[in-house]
Amino acid sequence: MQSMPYYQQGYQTASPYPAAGSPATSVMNNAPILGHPTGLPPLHPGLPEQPGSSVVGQSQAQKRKQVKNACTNCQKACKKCDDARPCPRCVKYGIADTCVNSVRKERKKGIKRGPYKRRQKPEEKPGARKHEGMNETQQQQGQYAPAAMRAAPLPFGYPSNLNQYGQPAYDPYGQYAAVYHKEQMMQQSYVVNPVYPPMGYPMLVPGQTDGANGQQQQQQQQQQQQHPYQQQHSAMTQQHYSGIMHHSPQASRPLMHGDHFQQPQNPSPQQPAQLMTPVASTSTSSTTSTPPETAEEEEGSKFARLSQLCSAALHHTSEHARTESNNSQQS
DNA sequence: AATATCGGAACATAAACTAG
DNA sequence: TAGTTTATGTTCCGATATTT
Repeated sequence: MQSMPYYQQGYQTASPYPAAGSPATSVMNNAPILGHPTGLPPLHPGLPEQPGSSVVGQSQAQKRKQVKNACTNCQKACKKCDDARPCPRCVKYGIADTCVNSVRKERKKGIKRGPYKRRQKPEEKPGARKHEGMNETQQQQGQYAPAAMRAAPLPFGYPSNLNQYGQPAYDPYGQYAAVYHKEQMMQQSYVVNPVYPPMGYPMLVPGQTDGANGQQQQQQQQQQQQHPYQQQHSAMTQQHYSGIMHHSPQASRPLMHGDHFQQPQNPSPQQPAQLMTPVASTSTSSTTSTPPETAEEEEGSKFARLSQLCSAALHHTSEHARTESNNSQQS
């Protein structure tokens, strides 16, 4: 099913660049601009301040406004586009004839999320949660949010493609596309472990369930498969991106960000597709995806898993180096 | 100097979830 | 069912590379 650009309904042709001071429409628009989490300054310093925004904060830069649908040329170039067609950039470069709206992917449906956390009610005033000098993230990370809930729901031990409930989040690059149909949600038993090898990909064992047997297999496969880690990592990375190009059900979809990778499809014989086959996790910890009961337990189990992972990585790295030196001596 | 490339933060919003 | 929360997908900033 070819999805239609889902922004077209209600698509507004008004300029996406509001005049300085005009309120933007998003619910977030009155929220203060968050500094970059790493301390970088907020963006768009060149944009004028909102003249009437003194209440909200004079030092806040205006939010960056995006067009709802960039043209294919601007999208490919990662450059600013306009609602007009042809857009100014295409006109400037004389490619106005190819200035057409890109087609958007339809959002995944059926992703289960688990219960939402609700903020405490007592000091909550209607409408006071937002637009009151504290942006959403600050609120979530601040007084309202227990640390275990917000600050780092999935620290390093968790991959970006699992949500905090141990479910595989939708993989935007279609990594699972060959395995899971769009409407199929991965069942919990498929998720082996929230601890991952350094390549950061989830370890999936279709059909495998918990148990000592599974753990033994995990350990064996760990020994067999982790050894050529470096090659495997690069191979998986390459396949990860090549999957973008070749696993997509949309053969002629517009260029996406990942399309910058114009790598030839040249899988090495030493790096067959099996590498992408879900394998047992390197972790020896529990295979359950049930969230820990308490924050302390969660912390403790994370540390335990992390230390296991670190020692395993060190062990295999040193082993790998030994093997390499042996090989070089022999040759 | 102009243009192209591209990583990743910021943004927008659909969909899941919750409270009333 | 309206409002909230979250995850997903897109836009485009800004740094860097390449070309003219």
